Amino acid sequence: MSHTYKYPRAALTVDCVVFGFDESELKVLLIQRALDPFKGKWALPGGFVHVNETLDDAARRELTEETGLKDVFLEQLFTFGAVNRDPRERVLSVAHYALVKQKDYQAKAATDAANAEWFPVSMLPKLAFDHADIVATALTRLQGKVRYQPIGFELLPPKFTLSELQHLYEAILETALDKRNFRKKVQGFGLLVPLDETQMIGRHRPAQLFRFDADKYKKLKKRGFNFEL
Amino acid sequence: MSHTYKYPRAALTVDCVVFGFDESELKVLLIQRALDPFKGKWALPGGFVHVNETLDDAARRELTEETGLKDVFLEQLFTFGAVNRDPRERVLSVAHYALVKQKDYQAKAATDAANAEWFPVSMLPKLAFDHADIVATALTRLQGKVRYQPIGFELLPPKFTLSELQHLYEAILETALDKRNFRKKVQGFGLLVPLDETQMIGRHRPAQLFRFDADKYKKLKKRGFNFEL
DNA sequence: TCAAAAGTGTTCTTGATACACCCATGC
DNA sequence: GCATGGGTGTATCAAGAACACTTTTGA
Repeated sequence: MSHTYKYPRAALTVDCVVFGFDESELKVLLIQRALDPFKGKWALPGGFVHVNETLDDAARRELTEETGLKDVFLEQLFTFGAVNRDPRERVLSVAHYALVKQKDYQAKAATDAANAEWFPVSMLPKLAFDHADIVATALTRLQGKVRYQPIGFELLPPKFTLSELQHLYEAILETALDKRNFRKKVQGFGLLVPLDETQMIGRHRPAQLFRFDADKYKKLKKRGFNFEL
Repeated sequence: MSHTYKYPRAALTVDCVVFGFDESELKVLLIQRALDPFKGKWALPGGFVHVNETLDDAARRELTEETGLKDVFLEQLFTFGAVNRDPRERVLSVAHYALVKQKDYQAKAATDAANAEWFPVSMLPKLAFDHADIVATALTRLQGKVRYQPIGFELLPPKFTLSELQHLYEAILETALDKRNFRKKVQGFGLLVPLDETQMIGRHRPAQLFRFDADKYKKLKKRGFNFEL
């Protein structure tokens, strides 16, 4: 079965910049293309949008198919529409970015995503299409958004230490932060709940674990509260 | 001539939320639809993207065709892809927003845009499709962006008074601002150049005219300067 | 002389920055 | 006992908020 239109139409894809954080490095999940064009090259997970699914649905479906990821934080980023961005024909890409907890991902990785791999943002390989532009745009967006929205927690496990949180912000913003000032500020929001557990790794004092109180944040946000790092 | 594809394809449009400012009110430019669906209803200027033009080009072309506007500040906003947003078939809209100096527009309005009209953002008529959502998204973006980028000047004539600038910010942000603090702050950036002219309207003291020094801003921005209101 | 908007400084409060030492643990 | 990261408080400085009166013009 085929489909005929009066005027030529662009093809429509979604692509996802998946960010992860591990051991004080911000990473991006890439897949190795199995088909031409750019066969063998690294690229963002993504693919064609079905005519009866939303952009968000398409992005999530492609993520699951290509990387095994489900139920992640996902947001639309920008639509890339340069005329020759795909050598075959006119193809638009509605780019998204996702934030995932790397540990959640480990389990799925083994089964679903044989050819997916994490790369540090500072050491990306050459990417297919205009995907390098897309990653750059996503990084800029992440750097901007992490300062006034508590989305960083999407990159951390549910229980985390203040040092982990600080290292995350330092990795994203590419700056060093003062330990005491950082702790004062993030604890000042009253959104970090200390748990009855500590994390004991390495031969030094164990660290207090916290969780982010998402419910409390939602309530505060409704009353005009502004998270600002 | 017709075009055939293996899988069905969504149609692709651009729509523009054109903001203007006049007499202390923020306005949006709407056109009255000449054709079904939603014939006679007010809607955003916009239309189908040609297969060989960029999204930006398409948005500018449609703006010129439907409203006579040219050379305006224009930025991509968000891509709206709900499956049933157009009753005819699947149609995506890559929404943009534009900022125009209303006086620039007056001249063209007479000739080109018989059925275009400005509406205060607070008193919009019912809009076609999901255009009300698009306007709401654009307004939120404008409110966010105006605080850390000097885009407000795009809505003012080249020569303006500090009161006009303040009223603009008050209209966009929907808050009252303190006159002395506002002046102190905007003049503190050193980006407003006082002119040898004053504006004399009404029976009261004439106001100093300023222009925005865009060149200086560009240079400062490169050195990491941050405009922040 | 009155109405109407333009213009102008200081005080107070708040948040940002800078900075150094003791603590708990494993080896 | 020593190396390692965890944890804590204060003093200074800069920016934001609050606030009222004089000036210039046209009618």
